[in-house]
Amino acid sequence: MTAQLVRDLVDASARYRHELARRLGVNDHEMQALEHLAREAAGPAELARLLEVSTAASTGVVDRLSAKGHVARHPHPADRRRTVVELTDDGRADVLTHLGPMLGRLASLDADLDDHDRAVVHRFLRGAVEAFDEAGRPT
Amino acid sequence: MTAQLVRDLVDASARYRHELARRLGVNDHEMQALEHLAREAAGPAELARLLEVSTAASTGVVDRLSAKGHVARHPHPADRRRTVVELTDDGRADVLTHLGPMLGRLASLDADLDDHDRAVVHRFLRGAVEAFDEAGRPT
DNA sequence: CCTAGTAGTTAAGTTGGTGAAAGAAAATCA
DNA sequence: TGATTTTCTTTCACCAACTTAACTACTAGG
Repeated sequence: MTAQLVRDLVDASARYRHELARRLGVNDHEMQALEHLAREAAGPAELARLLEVSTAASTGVVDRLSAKGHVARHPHPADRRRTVVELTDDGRADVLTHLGPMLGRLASLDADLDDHDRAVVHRFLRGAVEAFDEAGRPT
Repeated sequence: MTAQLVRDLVDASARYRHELARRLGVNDHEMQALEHLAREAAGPAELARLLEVSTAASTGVVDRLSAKGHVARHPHPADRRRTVVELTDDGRADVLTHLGPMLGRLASLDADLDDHDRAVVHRFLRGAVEAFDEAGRPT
């Protein structure tokens, strides 16, 4: 039961990402990158690890997002090998506009919890992340 | 905070699926299909909706899983347009072997909850699914 | 300081996706 | 009932986006 709900959540989030990607005119990987970049800038290598694709593929992701004006490449201040990929102002506005309704709903769900229940939910979510990570740990 | 944990869970599940797919020698879509078929049989059209790809693509998914011996096509008993795709015995054994450790961890997480806390977690998960679905509802 | 490792890109080749078209069966409806 | 529309599956031609390998540039750790 609980496991099924976790599965449902994962499926729902995938459908949601796909729909958002469609609205923004990007593909699923590009959308996932945009979601991450809305929280913090990252280089192609870091995006590659996040998306679980090669760095060659993530270079392509950044190329396409950049061509569409959603992101821009900047030099890394301290490491001259690196490139910092950041949302442009337009890109940030687009992403936050589309992400907002979902974040709002999650926030109101969170606001309905009292302190005890919030702790229970957090503990569960952290445990579930650990369950996936441990079970998926390369043997 | 809570929203970030939900995001973390979604990311962890994607990493997990990718790792399992690697172990079974299939790609992510094929793995997702196998996970679904472990719960219930489905036709190519249903799998296409689940994976959010065209039915042409899901025909390919079934072709490849079938060629590897993980699934088999059967005629639908009541609808002669349809094909029922089912795990083979070997396929089921493979999938359950690999899925087991994660399900076990989730089950023990669930077992640690008392009735009140379990209800809280279930309500939260259902709410989160609804948040994604509502926010992603085609306008 | 030199070796090993990391970041990013390009190139060539492969995988797996799409859209369109088609055939067959089921569902809807006048 | 018969006509029309919808659904299910598959095939085909095409192409988007991935992979691996190679290479440059730079950093970090004995």
